[in-house]
Amino acid sequence: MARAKTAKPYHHGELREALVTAGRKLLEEKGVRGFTLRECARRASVSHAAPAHHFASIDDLLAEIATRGYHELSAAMSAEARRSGSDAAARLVGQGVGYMAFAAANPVLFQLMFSREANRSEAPELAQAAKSAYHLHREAVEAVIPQASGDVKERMVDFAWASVHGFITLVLEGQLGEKDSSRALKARGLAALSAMVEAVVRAGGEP
Amino acid sequence: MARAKTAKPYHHGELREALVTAGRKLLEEKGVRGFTLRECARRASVSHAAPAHHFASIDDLLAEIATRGYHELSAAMSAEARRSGSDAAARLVGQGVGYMAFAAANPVLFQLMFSREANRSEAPELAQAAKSAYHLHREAVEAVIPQASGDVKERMVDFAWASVHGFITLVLEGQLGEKDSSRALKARGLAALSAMVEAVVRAGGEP
DNA sequence: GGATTATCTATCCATTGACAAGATTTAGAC
DNA sequence: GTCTAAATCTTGTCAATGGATAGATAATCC
Repeated sequence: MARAKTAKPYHHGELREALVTAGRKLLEEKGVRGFTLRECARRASVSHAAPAHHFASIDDLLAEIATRGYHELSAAMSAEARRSGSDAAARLVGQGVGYMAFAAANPVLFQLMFSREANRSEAPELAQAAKSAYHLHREAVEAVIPQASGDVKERMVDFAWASVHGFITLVLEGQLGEKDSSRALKARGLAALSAMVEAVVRAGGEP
Repeated sequence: MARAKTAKPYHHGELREALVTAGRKLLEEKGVRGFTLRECARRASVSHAAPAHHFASIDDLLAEIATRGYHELSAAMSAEARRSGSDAAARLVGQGVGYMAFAAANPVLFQLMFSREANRSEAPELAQAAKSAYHLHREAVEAVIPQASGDVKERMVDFAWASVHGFITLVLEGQLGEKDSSRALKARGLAALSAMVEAVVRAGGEP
């Protein structure tokens, strides 16, 4: 039956996408505790029971949102690394910048991704997406110290990620430089990145 | 009126304490989203409306729990630093160990403390408690590089905290070494701490 | 075209946070 | 000691939530 596109059809057509989009916005607005399935449904102009056909539970929707967050995070890291040229150290810094920029642009989503709330559904795609971001980082670190031992590499992968993740996490929560301008914070972030890369280079150069 | 202590009195007597204790346990069991005021009341053997007299809202209770978490975190940091002797670098490592140990022992509480959920009530005591843990850390870092410039000190305070916080955060979320034994993870944590302190010392020694 | 399947709506239920009003206890004024 | 005011707790209620079920509607496959 042909129906005017302006009239609201019985079937939404892209409800899954609409729910993810609405949910993500709601998440940034209200936080994890303020996140409700029914509000997502409302924003998608659909009955409150409709989401059940696309997501088994509210945790499923959160997991899906987190999974896409990891994909975007990976993309942001790769893009910024590509912009940083071919020098391995510069690329590692660039990837860190991409990481922090994504987190700053999506603070609540970022916290969700790295919180126990996202993993309650134990979705395999979520774990996979997280792993793939991890491997991006791992390769970038190893490229800086290709001659180092496996042990040193592993420790530096830990260390480098911890530095980047820790810094932006603390900033997002307001623990670091709450009174600083965003410009000053960015400088502090770059300083932390430099200190990290320097430490990695030094540790790798002394086998 | 004298009443046998075994009989349940109309007044609880220490309901506030009981709610905080029950809430903290519930938090570790069910996570932030599974945390409910009514379940706290049930565990304190009290009617569902009783908590309202001690906490204006559920966020208030969460803020109180987070505040106490910061106090315990500070205590754990101080205690471990004291056990580490007088050498500034060793004390910084020790404080980091205390930090990580607290987080590992109270994973959900730790995530609550460092999440936007805790700060929604904007309780001044919460901010104060967080600040005081921050100052412990700041002093420990500055003691390692007393001769460094203010700028370098500040950057190293950022960097050191980011390393410690980032590492334990990633471990708690299962992103780092999920298949490792707790013993192996502890070793990796110590390695990250060593790398951090080494970087701080080096940065401070080259003014 | 007809039947099967996917998608959405309409109801229903137990649970939640918050509020209101009443019961009980404690603490303070005298 | 007594009497009152305040603090504490209970019961009852409300709108909102997540989840489940049954039925309506549309799309797809044959």
